[in-house]
Amino acid sequence: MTKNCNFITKLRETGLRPTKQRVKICEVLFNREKTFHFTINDLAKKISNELNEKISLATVYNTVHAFQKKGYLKEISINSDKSYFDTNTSSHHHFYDEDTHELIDCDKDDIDAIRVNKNITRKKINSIEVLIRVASDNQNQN
Amino acid sequence: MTKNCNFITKLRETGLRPTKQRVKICEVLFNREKTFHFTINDLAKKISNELNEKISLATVYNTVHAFQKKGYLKEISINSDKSYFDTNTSSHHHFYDEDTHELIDCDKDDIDAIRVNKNITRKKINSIEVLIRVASDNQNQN
DNA sequence: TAATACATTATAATTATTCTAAACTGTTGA
DNA sequence: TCAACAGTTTAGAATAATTATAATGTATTA
Repeated sequence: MTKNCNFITKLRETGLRPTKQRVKICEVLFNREKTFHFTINDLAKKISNELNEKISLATVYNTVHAFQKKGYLKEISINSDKSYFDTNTSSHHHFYDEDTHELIDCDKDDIDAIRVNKNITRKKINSIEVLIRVASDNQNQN
Repeated sequence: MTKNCNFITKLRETGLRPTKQRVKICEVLFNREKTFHFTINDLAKKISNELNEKISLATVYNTVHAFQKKGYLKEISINSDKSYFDTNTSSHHHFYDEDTHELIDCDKDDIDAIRVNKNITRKKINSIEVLIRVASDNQNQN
């Protein structure tokens, strides 16, 4: 209840109108103990499970992109047929289980910090992402 | 000419029938000074530009996937609407220019080797990919 | 509260990729 | 050499994620 007020404030502060749908999606995304990974489809299902109200798929797309642009969400670079997003926006990396298509956060200690030794002129580094693909040993035969 | 014989041998050795189409695609992909990155669409265009013969899009898809499975090609993890492939199959990383959608190989010295400190049980690491997203400084405003 | 700029919505359009099933071709072994 | 077979190619249909459209609705502001 008070939490929704926080979302409304947060949205307004970052220049997004706090519409009913956006606040609801905030609840689904951020009223949680743990951060998580999702596809648009996952999120749409979560919404229809956890809320009474129906939100149009187009709005889910719009909202996720708006939130990503504002830095509430991070998109993860996996080459898949779908896009994956992460509610954990801190700098961290991922394991991707190719058997189960599961994404797992790397702990801080799992990988040493990446140092870029190249001098990049006229461009700014937006992100550094490490993806470690794992699979059971008997994959990739044939 | 003798090069084609090499492709035929190579294909046969890895258990792929050296069909006319596969050999032609080998030429387009591997008869080059430098390695390069491509999408299926890029490759299809390259083929129709550089060869007289027409190859069906379905065959381009099939062939690229077969070549990837055999390790002739590597798929690059970028979250884009398309899949990117690399004829450079050595272990290396990428810069991705978000303005131009250009992929650039990292030199060996650009990034220190990634060490995974986590003990992964029952799974094998298939790949470790680092993607450094860069963009001009005035992006991501708004 | 009226005007307006921004959001939502259902639906259509687009695009990359995969599927299908028929025709074709490289390979094997008689 | 050639028939049989398994693996390939192909055009086109099907699928699925995402984006575009344009009409309706809503938060903001003056």
